[in-house]
Amino acid sequence: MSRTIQQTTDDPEIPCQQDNRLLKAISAEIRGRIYPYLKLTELPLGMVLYESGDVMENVYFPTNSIVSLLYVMEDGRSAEISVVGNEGIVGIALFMGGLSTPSRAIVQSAGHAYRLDSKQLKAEFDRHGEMHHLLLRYTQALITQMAQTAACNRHHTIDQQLCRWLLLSMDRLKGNKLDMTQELIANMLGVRREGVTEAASKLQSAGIIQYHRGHIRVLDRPELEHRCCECYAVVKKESDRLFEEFSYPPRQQRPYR
Amino acid sequence: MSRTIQQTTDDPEIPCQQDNRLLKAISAEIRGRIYPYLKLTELPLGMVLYESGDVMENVYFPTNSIVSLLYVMEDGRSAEISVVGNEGIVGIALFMGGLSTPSRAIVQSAGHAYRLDSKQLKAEFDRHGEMHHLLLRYTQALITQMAQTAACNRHHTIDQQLCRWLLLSMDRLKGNKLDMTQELIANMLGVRREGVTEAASKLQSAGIIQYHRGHIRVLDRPELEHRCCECYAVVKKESDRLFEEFSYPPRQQRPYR
DNA sequence: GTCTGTATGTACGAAACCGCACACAAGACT
DNA sequence: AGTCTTGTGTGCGGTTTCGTACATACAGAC
Repeated sequence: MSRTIQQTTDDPEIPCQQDNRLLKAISAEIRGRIYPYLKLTELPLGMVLYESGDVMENVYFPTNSIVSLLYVMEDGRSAEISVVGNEGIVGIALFMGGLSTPSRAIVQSAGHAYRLDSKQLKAEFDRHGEMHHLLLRYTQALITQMAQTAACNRHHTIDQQLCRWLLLSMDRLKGNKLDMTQELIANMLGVRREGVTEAASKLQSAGIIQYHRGHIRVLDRPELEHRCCECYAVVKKESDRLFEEFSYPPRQQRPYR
Repeated sequence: MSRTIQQTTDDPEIPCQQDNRLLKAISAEIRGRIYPYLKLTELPLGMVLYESGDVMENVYFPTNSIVSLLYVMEDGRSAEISVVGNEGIVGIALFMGGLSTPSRAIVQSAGHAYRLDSKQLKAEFDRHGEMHHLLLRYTQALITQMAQTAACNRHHTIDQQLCRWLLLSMDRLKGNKLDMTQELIANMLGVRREGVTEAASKLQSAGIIQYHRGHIRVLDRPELEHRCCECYAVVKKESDRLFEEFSYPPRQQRPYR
């Protein structure tokens, strides 16, 4: 489950810390303090990192995995609040002071993440330095994603939401493949499995995606973006804005406005 | 619009700082620093405190007013992300580091709020003392509300959501009256006005509420809670948990678990 | 090859909600 | 008093999604 950490690795399948964009963004000084405590951890599909109400003992920096923050209602129906991949951290409630969240964190796409003891993260956060700023800034981006999800749930069709969901997932993985059944996607979107089947069929027959028993491949990403609602672009822009600010070394000129 | 501030007031219509629960929760030391900069401000119905993307020059601590954080989509359709009343602050993006949010803050129920210059709040936040902790903790509660709203949008009927919305609003006002047209409620919930008319008619004919051209009165609150989905209770519990922690003087025993 | 569980496809009536159109009534304005 | 604006009530056809039931097809186990 855990291995000794490595700054870099020759095996492209084994991620290094810098594959997480938050870990990559911090300065050398903080890296020196944090990196020794990072434990590379395998996250199998469906693994629950936190259950609703759990006290968090670790936080996770995904590298090539994706974690969904899922809200589960009393009657068992669920809705995805946000997605966390290599651009983020799972466990923000830790430093926000609540200790626990009323949502479940579940591995949506298997891979690896760097695990960090809550105390270590809290200690670094409480130094009120760069990490503090970075984490708050990330939380802000996460809030944007949640707000957009709420609005998207209200106003957009399953077809559009599936496109959004696929794009958000693809952004967090390398390559154009994703292992995910329609049943699980339906849980994330909070809709029936049949609804996803229908939406995915349309995309497949239009040649935009290709799927087969839990394996999805995106063939025509531009068209996927075209069929998507605005929600994807807003979330992505906010996420990019975060890392623009934290790029090292600081750029003199920003390539995009 | 602004008046000289008063620690207390004899006129029950003019709120004092302590009518905002965040301002009430902070210690005497911080009060000394903050209170002189607070400006009592009138918030008329429909006033926009921030437009999407605005840089925030002030933050607001509502007393007897309610502010909605509303997400407005490209096509003009909208959805309420969260509500802020005397339990909170409008403008969290300021200290979260994003400077702006992609949502609109609009006065949903007219009243007063204490306005504070962004620089002053940021300065106090950056002392990393009690205010810092309190604001982050509040943000966590707000995140919970947003997550719950997202899930509620997905799974619950207009009838249930109207109950939730009424309860959340009533909690933030004294009395059992609310001035609000069905049209505006529809904007908040992101549904048609007719849908609200129908849901409100049911409540009225059941004797739970009484309304008349923009004036709503809650007659049977227990029944309102009974018809509501779980979402209200979750949000309220999280909000209460925040102030339990910050009650002064600290209690030896907590009356509720 | 057969079996079995899992993933996906299809169908159909019901419910919720939408968009629209219009009626009506209470205040506000002149 | 008459007119206009605003807030609410109602009806109807259309769309989306739901709930449910069942069929099909693939993959791995034996």
